[in-house]
Amino acid sequence: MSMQDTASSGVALWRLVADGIERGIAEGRFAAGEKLPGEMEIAETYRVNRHTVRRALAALAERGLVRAERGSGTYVEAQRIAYPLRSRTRFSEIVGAGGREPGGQLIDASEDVASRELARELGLKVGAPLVRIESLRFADRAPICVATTWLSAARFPGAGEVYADLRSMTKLLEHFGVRDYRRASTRITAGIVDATDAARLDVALGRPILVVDSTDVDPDGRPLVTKRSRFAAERVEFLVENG
Amino acid sequence: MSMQDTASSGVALWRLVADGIERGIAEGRFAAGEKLPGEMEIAETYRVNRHTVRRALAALAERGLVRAERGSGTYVEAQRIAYPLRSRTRFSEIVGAGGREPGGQLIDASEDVASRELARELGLKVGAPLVRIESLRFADRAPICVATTWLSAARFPGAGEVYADLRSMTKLLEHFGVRDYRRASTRITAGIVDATDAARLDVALGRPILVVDSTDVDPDGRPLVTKRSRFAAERVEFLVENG
DNA sequence: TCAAGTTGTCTATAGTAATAGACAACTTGA
DNA sequence: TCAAGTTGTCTATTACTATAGACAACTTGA
Repeated sequence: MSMQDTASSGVALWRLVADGIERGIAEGRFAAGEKLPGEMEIAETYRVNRHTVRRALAALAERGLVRAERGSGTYVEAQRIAYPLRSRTRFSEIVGAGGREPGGQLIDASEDVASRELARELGLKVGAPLVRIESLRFADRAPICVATTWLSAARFPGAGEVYADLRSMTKLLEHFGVRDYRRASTRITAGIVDATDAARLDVALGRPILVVDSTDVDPDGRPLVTKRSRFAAERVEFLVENG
Repeated sequence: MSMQDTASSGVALWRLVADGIERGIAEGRFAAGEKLPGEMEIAETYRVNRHTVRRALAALAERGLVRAERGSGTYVEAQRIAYPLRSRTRFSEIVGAGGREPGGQLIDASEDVASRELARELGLKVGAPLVRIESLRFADRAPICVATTWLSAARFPGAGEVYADLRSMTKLLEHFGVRDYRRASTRITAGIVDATDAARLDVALGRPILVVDSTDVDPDGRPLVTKRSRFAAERVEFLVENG
């Protein structure tokens, strides 16, 4: 493993070391409460200067993943929520089941128009008026997911205000006469958080996120709502349940 | 969106611009064959110097995601494979179904010992001898997935040689008398590629990957094999099938 | 108590990144 | 054909990153 490849990647060495250490934590090599190897040892492992390691550890400490104790060492903190992938996933149940306090916040409700992709998902024409709802979800006050939801403005007039009032997508759909719906598609990929989401999720720029695109349909298969969720990968892992 | 936050993230500005452009491509804002906005326009959008944009585009061009034409503009190339999440996912079917040519390669088979995490997954003691198999999967000769598979060396003696011969996990398990098995768990998260995997997957350092941890068990629920797969997020998206 | 090990802080240098400006070389459409 | 727009290349300056060295301040265990 050579650390000299970074010139072509646009990622600072200290950042790569920080990511590597975090990976070690994520992979269970270092459990919560355990001590990391010393700075000199890490420097040797990654073939970098000790100061570079210090810079990396400072970044991790700032994010609360580790805690340095002068003279003693650097200790690990942090844990991830297991988030099951189901047709209908109740956020509060899942987070609550892990002994954490779920929370939510409406960021913004606004008008939008259907891009080609959204038009396709919602079975509308490009340019059709949409309602766009931005929301944020917490576990123990730590943000874990930002979601952008789109509905047809024609089918769901004033949906933004309704959602602001009801604070639930299921209830919003009920308000408009939808009694039953199901998840038609879910697509998962990974990306790098953008600056807006980084601020909302309280993660550093450059961090990985899980991106989930989903569309819900009525019993006849007609699209109702499409959503793009961005999960902080350092706080959430998805569970595929087999049955 | 402020680009001046990067001092604390260890990611070069040009890199953030490159990631942002790639995100636009991934989100369908720019389809294959379409022209991106010009360098000056992108510079204004991201509030950076035009040279920074040029550096970002150069990186994307080097990876084959875009192609610059002097005097004309910069054009988009690339596409992602939809990879369905099933209990038993046949790689060659999936890749082949997308009209791509599947391929595979055994990187290495070696001996390992069970870490705490692996011991837990395989129902073994920490330190138990394991067989470790590293493999790489291609679509149209582009690497899309690196997988590390672990089996009990006691249960599956010489499994590395057997796999090198048979080139199939199903056949390897049959060789050892396993006629039926199922996926007990699958966990998905996202991460940043490490240098070894970056080289294997032919992606730049700092890029996002989808990380899939899975364990297969026999009909009685006893663990047979556990695997960690790393997918290049720029080439693969997961599909959750409902039904 | 003291040596060894560990983190914390300071100074200094060389290389890369970001910005700025300018001009060349090309494409596109009127 | 020519103007406008676009990418390509060059020079220059400032700020950040990576490394190096050194010493301070603390912890830990013999």
